[in-house]
Amino acid sequence: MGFSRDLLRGSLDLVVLAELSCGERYGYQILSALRARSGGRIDLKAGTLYPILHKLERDGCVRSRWDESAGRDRKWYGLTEKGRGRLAENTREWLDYARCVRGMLGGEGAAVEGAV
Amino acid sequence: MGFSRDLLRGSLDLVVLAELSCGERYGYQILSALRARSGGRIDLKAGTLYPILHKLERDGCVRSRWDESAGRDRKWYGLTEKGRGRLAENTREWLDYARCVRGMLGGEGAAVEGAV
DNA sequence: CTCGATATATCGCTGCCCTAAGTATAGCTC
DNA sequence: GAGCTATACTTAGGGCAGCGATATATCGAG
Repeated sequence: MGFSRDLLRGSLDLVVLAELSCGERYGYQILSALRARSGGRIDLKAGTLYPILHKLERDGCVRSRWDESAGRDRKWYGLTEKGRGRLAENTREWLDYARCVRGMLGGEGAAVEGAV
Repeated sequence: MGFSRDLLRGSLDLVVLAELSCGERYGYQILSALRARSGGRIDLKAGTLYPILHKLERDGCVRSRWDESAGRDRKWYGLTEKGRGRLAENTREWLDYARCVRGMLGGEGAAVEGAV
């Protein structure tokens, strides 16, 4: 099933930023994309995603615009320059962290899977 | 410096269990070992570690014994069978999670580092 | 003999994520 | 056209985990 809540914690901003790095997305689309790309294991609720987007916007990492041309109103989000910087920085930190924990697992991890 | 608090969250039980898989350890020793093996980036506070050990013990994953032979009292912790099972299970889940997030990062991650 | 390192324990604060509830439109079925 | 489901966004409230602070005690160095 889904990953334990605490595993995702701390990676959520990162995966959202990563998703936006491919181009503009609206909220509901992000939820579906993450679910699809993770094989259903990252299944964020709306109440989790939107506050993250709002916080990223407050921080100047994303920019949003309403699109009312379609039947349903949609709010599109896109990365700012600052957001790209944040993504690069968070990515570096995450890879660092993953390599570190992977090292801790040592033989245990290797026994399960050769490489991450 | 250290990893963001939330990144570690959800991996703490795992790294503690992994550390114990090498043999018996006492609390202060675990703190030092994790700090050393992570290059100082996993720098748990005592107030973080001991509650984790107590919880693992309540869950039957670790067993503890006091050693008063040395000047300073030490409480040694060791994995139980159940603990080994938990370690294997958590390791599998973590590797799964890492592979998943790594996939999300796509080109971004690859640009920074070839593999985790 | 004072200071810092060793060694364990507990409590309260903070902050993140989730649950839940709320609003609203589009499109389908009957 | 009534009702259901999927789409689409928002906010308020609560739980829980780790951190900082605090307490206690021994040991070695200066």
